[in-house]
Amino acid sequence: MKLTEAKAQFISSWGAFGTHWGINRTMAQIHALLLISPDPITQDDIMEQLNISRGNVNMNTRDLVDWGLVDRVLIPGERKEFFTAEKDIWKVATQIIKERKKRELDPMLKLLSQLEKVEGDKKDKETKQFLDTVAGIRKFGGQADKMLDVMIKADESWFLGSLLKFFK
Amino acid sequence: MKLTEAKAQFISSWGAFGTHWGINRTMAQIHALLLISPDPITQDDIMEQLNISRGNVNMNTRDLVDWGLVDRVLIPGERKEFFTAEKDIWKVATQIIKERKKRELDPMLKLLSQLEKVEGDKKDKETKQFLDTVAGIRKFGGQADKMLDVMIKADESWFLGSLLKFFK
DNA sequence: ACATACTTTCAATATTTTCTGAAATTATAA
DNA sequence: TTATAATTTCAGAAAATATTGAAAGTATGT
Repeated sequence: MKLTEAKAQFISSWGAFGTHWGINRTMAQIHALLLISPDPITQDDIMEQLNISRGNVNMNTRDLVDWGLVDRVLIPGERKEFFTAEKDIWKVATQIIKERKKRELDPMLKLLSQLEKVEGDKKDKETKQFLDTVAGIRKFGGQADKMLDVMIKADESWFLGSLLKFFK
Repeated sequence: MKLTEAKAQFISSWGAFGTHWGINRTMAQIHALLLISPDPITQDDIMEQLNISRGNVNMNTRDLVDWGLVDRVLIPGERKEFFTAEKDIWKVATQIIKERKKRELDPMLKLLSQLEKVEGDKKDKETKQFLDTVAGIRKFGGQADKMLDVMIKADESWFLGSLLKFFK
């Protein structure tokens, strides 16, 4: 397989992959392109490589920057702004975990706590099942939350090393 | 908060939550409804509670069954078929992990292995970055894969207990 | 200040995804 | 077998999402 073909394949698959994770196709493709670009590239480069409009590139790069996955870089002597992605996959993963935790898990746990305050007789079958379900999810979510916090703070080698030993 | 209101809130939030995970809103809502229903319910019950069409219920319950999250139940003396969801959240989580691993992670790892075979000079900057990125993701994915396998096989109490001790 | 290069915004449009509902199919009972 | 009940399918409609492109906004150099 030629490099050009392999690149196209990687970008396309990474894009499809992203859609399963609530990330839009284009944003994932831009991320993929940046992951395999050794040097920072411009809006125009991205437009050209992925055949998408300027507006689209602009919006999605902004989102990637918001997610902390991509940085704007200023190159001395250049007017245009350049983009580059964090290449260390462990850092990419912890960054994504951190953001999703903040955006999704934390609010969900907060809501569940609210729902546990529902008024009603615990002898009633409907009420009981509701409370049991909510409590179960909250407990599980709470554990996941703690575990992810440790992961985020951990260092890759420590984490993988210890975890592998632990799981042997 | 009244039970009716709390239920509606839970179903609606679970639905929104699902969309961030590549699951469609209705499928997640049906799942939520089943999670808080103490007894099995029918297509018609779901149609009525969520205000959606028969076809929609049919398609999404089928998917939930395919995902192994919902079971069809036959109740003696009843013509209609009933649905019920696994209530143990640990089991729900492992089932989801199992399916997503099969549907997404495994194929991705397979593709990455292919891409590592790309022909080209490793001295070339473009080629090198491509190979490094692909190898990095593959390595990380491989570790995640192993870890998830252990989780899937593990028993909840063992898992949470040990993990908590480990992470203390 | 002016001209030029570059970036951002957003209304209109296109695409993708989801949902409906009625027809076709299958199952059950008499 | 026939009537009735229940389920499934799927083409078309509706809704949700993503994309374009041109105009407005900013920054930079002279």
